[in-house]
Amino acid sequence: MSKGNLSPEQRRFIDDLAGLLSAWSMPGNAARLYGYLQMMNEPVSLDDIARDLEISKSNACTAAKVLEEHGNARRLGERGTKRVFYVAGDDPGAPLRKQAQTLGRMAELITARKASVATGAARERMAGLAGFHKALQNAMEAVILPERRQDAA
Amino acid sequence: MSKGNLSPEQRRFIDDLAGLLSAWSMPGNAARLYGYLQMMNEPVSLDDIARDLEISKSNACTAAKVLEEHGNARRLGERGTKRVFYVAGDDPGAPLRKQAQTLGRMAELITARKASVATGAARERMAGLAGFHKALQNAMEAVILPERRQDAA
DNA sequence: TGACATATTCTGCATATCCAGAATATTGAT
DNA sequence: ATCAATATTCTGGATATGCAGAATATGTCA
Repeated sequence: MSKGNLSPEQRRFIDDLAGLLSAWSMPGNAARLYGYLQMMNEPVSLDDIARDLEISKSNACTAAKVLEEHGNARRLGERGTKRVFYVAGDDPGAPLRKQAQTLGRMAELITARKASVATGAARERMAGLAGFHKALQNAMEAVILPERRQDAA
Repeated sequence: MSKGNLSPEQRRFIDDLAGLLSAWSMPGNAARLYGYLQMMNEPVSLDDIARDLEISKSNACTAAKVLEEHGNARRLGERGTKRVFYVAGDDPGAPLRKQAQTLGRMAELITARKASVATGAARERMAGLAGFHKALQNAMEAVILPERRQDAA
């Protein structure tokens, strides 16, 4: 049953997880593929994806590329065959690195220019805002960067 | 110059910050209003916004509502006048509460159902994933919830 | 080289989003 | 009650996104 059609529970799980992932505005097909990969024990081909998720193969390809791009999935190049396989990414923090980096850039931007665009209380508010962004970046990176799995609290 | 037209530096800052905010897929007008509010020392009216940001008043209204909805801006109701004023929100973490909450829900969803949708290594990967989400939620909330400004690191 | 399997790109379409300006509603003053 | 000022909602259009299926490209084996 690892590769055949999915069970109702599996389908429900995939859809529910995709619903939550939409909060990150991840496309529907990519979100469902994300949940699918998480529950698979072996690498899956585009045909597996298309069949189990009931989407066209071209969209399976596109969704897989999206996840690969974001670091949510890894592609296994094959020798001796053209078939590509995908597995869940081993570093769940990878997709968030860019966001953390953006936080840092916002902090820098605000810090660097606050004196030339604001005065008085606004300038102080902006200093606080930059500090907040920096603190959030640091907090996220403490969880994201290590690359080792974390234990739940 | 607190209310008149903006200086070139201010315009540039607003646009640069809005560019970064697009990473959170915030609409352009709302993102620019966000930067505008941060640099203002006094509450601004919709007319101020429309004039300084060079957008229609209806969109100024919409953008303000978006920010208010997300907790990025606060509206000041007036007595004796119909005019509404907006100021930058005093809690920069407010917009991220929902995301942190979603992280928690993902952790719960995965924990609750992993046993019914996956076996073996996949089940363990999902346990690790849930732990990661929970850890990230905790890290974010440590910065977000306190409501006091943070100092930069 | 030829035939086949597979991945990828292309095209069209349906949908959602965002914006501007017009139209409408709501509030305060006279 | 009426008017003036303001906020809000309503239309339309332009743009972007995501999807399916067809068409194309690429690699593998005989």
